Amino acid sequence: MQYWLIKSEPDAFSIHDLAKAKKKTTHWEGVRNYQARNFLRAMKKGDLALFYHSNAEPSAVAGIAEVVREAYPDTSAWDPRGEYHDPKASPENPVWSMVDVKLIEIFPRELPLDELRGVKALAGMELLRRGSRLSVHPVTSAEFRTIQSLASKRPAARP
DNA sequence: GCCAACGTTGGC
DNA sequence: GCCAACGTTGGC
Repeated sequence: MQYWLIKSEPDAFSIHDLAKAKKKTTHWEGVRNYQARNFLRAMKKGDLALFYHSNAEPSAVAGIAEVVREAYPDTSAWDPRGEYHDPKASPENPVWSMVDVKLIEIFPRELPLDELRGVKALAGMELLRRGSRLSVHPVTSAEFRTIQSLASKRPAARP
């Protein structure tokens, strides 16, 4: 059992869109970075992922999703009209992968980046690394638990 | 909208 | 295989 973080711009697809989706499940399509793709391929059914809103106001961890289908070809890559089209990809050579994720929980409150930066236990988190852009990456179980407990508490007083 | 950080592309 | 130019991500 592994933990992950997946990013989405809420203007494009938010955790609330996931809540409205059929079976609260979606294809996590459109990942076009090899490192992120390799992480998608490493995901196992039952793994849990933090759902992060990037380019948001504020950018924040919004909830939790579960991997319900392991990696398979991302068909959006060879749709020439689609926004995720990649000319390198075809049904014979899919290049890109996607998984299916299902909503588990929308946090009672979002955890903005700014707040997470102040949490000692999260100091090593990939998300908080300067210049970090990976849209899919692992988080440790300790980080995952820390985020979960923060989400259920009132915000800590800031110094 | 700016721009730093990073990934990709392509000339050589 | 190097690396400059370019494109993208994403915080601010």
